[in-house]
Amino acid sequence: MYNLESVVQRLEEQRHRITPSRLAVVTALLDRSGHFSVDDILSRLPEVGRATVFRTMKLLSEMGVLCRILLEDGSLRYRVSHRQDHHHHLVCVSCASVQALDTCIDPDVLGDLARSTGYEIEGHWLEFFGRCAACRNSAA
Amino acid sequence: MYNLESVVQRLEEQRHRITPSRLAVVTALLDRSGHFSVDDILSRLPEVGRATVFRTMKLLSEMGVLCRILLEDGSLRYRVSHRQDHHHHLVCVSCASVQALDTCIDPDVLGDLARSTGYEIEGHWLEFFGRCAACRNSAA
DNA sequence: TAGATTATTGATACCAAGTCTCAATTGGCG
DNA sequence: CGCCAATTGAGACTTGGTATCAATAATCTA
Repeated sequence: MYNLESVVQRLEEQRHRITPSRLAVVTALLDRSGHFSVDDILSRLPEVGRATVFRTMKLLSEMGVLCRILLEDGSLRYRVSHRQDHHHHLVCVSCASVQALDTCIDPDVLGDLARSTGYEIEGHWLEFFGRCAACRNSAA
Repeated sequence: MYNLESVVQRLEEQRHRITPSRLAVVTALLDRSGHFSVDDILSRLPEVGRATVFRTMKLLSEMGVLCRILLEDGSLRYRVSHRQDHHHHLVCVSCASVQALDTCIDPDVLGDLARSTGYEIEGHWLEFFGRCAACRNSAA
């Protein structure tokens, strides 16, 4: 989806500076499949400061290069975005595989909810958990 | 929904001991409307140890007396359950009001997802955010 | 009703995730 | 090249939560 050049280009377009730390973080991210924590990246980049890794991953999340993945226990992980539009994920509880999904809340359902509760609905979290085909086979 | 006696009864049924600390925590919880953090409770109960408040709230969550509420930023809050079965929430982003909802994922959608991804789907998070009628009026 | 047993407590240390501060550095523009 | 605002990184701090462990106390049973 993304490669180093395309991320650098997006950073430049948004007038962010290209620094060795940022390049190191982006390179480390692009190398990963599935989801990961900030600490996963941190431990691979001992030469980059802790705050900088957090700041860079926050920046990339805001730019849409990274998505946040919610786990069952409520903890957050990150992943390189596979699509730019609004979407949700199906996460394997056994390995860290993630599927990006088309599935979303039906707009009619949102309308009904707004009507019946009097709330103006602004957003939602929707994440699915399961066991991917590979993990089901290896466990059996 | 719950009162002190009914929670005590459930604790006894499950062979958990009734202690002054647990009574204090349950009393503090029942007094709250909307969602709250463990720390909200902690600061109201300086006489109860930090670990005990966490342990008690975890126990009550497992017993279904408390639900976990997920906020937009991914942080977790708690709330006294208004219903025992599987359900989701609509949370006001302005005040801490929470609505328990009937809305859930259509089983057909889950079936389609399982089929198209090869995952065995085990669970999901679904939480809605919005602005309640009262907050919309007062802001306007 | 007194023990004995076992769960519970709470002080405290620890961990994980993330933010804030601030002086030192440096990317990129002119 | 040189300026200067953006960025860095060390480290302190915050929040949410768990682990340890000796001391305590709720309940069971005789």
